[in-house]
Amino acid sequence: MDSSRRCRTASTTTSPGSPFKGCASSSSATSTPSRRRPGMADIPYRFERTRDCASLHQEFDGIDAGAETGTRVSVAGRLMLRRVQGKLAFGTLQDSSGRVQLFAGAAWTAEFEEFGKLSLGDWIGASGEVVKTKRGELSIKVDEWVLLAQARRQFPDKWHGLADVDTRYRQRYVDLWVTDESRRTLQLRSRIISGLRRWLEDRGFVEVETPVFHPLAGGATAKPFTTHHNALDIDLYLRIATELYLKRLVVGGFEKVFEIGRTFRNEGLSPRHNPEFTMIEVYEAYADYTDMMTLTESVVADLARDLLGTTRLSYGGRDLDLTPPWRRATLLELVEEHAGVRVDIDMPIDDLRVVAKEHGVDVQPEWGPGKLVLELYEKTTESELWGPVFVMDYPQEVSPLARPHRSRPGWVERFEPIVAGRELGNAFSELTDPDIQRQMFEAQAAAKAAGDEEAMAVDEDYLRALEYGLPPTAGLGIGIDRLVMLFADAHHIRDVLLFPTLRPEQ
RNA sequence: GCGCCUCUAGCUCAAUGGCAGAGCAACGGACUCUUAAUCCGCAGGUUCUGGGUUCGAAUCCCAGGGGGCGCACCA
Repeated sequence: MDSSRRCRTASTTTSPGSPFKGCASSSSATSTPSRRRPGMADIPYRFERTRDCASLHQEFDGIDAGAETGTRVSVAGRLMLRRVQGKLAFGTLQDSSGRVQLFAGAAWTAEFEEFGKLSLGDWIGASGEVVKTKRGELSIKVDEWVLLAQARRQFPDKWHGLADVDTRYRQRYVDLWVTDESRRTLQLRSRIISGLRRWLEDRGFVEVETPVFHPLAGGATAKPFTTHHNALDIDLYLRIATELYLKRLVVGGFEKVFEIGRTFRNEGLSPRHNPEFTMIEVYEAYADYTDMMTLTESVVADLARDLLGTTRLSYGGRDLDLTPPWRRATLLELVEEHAGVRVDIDMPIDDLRVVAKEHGVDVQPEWGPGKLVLELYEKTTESELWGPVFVMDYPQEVSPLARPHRSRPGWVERFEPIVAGRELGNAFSELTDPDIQRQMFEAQAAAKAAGDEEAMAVDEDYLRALEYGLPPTAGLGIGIDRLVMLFADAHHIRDVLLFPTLRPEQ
């Protein structure tokens, strides 16, 4: 970088109580003020800003062009644009709330020369009167200002911004400044999570934090990450779900409980998958899966109304109406609709195999009827669904933690909400019977022994908890990242993650 | 993992086998109401890396690396 960047700190004429109190002087005796490069010693330790950009627009956008308000404010942020014009200079300051124009002039701005030499990306604090220029742009008529951080690296092209998505993900700290969409999406993510939390707390749900390190990776079928604890000399798994600990808490008397947490699965990356992702799991005692359907459609619709102002969205150019109630249909009904075949798990398994094969399923000999039906659904139906729709009732064979259906033997009370063509989550009436749970775990353990890396192990402590008594309970898991994608009309999970998982540089 | 595409200045992009260029940013200068300000000037390169073909390679070939998209596994 150049060595001629000049000192641009505010003058020593600041009055007590001004935001510039404590700022170093640019005119110290030992240096040539106009050529001295600002060192960190010149950077103040604090800057008292009185307003953000958005609040200024909110209050003053109505004033006339050329008006002066007599109101003096202090703002801070990054200089994103700069237009120097002899004895006048205009700058565009951006903070987390928006942008406002800075209006400097040799006649009224301290260190005017240096102001005009600021680089794009420099952080500054500035004070002055709120005015509107002759051309009608709301501005701060800057009398004092101070450099808060120098952008030693050049900011991207002010018009084109960052086009290389890899750079955008790797250098999110730059992307967030120059790509409005990134900033909007990631701010929306924060509001979604905060909104979810508030929605549940308003209804008596209690947020908890359960361990990330699990001695057994349970609660879902997925490949875990493994790590090692030295002092205990044991291998631990990063959690693939929070489910089993949350249900232990229901046993412990947390009747309405939820956790918003990072979850880890050692699987491939794709537009919809990141190895670490965020799930919310919700458990409610005395409730069943129909209650969870109502909860799901309510919370999603309420959030959409609050954050987007409507429940009628557009995703990828296609309409999506989240207004409750959402359609509820069984998995078999939907398979019949989309594949045109009527199947069930009690039909002769050879017939089922034939039907599955006819629809392009790569049938494995060890699959039971439940797995065959599920594969048939995934192959023929799931991708055709747009939703929102609750796909209800799954085969027990593929649902080891769900409670058997109250009237359909071999099935469980489980649903997946499909929204915009993708699974948003998974929910069931929870399996409360420790004997059935043990059988389900043992079947899983057998599959694991046979080489299925994603199968579960027998969790004796969880069984012990069930033996103390789990009341009727409904549980729900929602992929937060996918919910954000939906609301933000984002089509890659990386667009809703601040720092997505990437291969390390070099 | 497999297939296809891609990588050139800080950023956005040209140059399609024949002297590596433009705009923006940076740097020097002009300019008292700009809005991606404008104008003049100046500087900026291991063309991802390594090999090969060729009189000559950013360009063609091979290998490797980064990235994108699709398929497969999955939330």
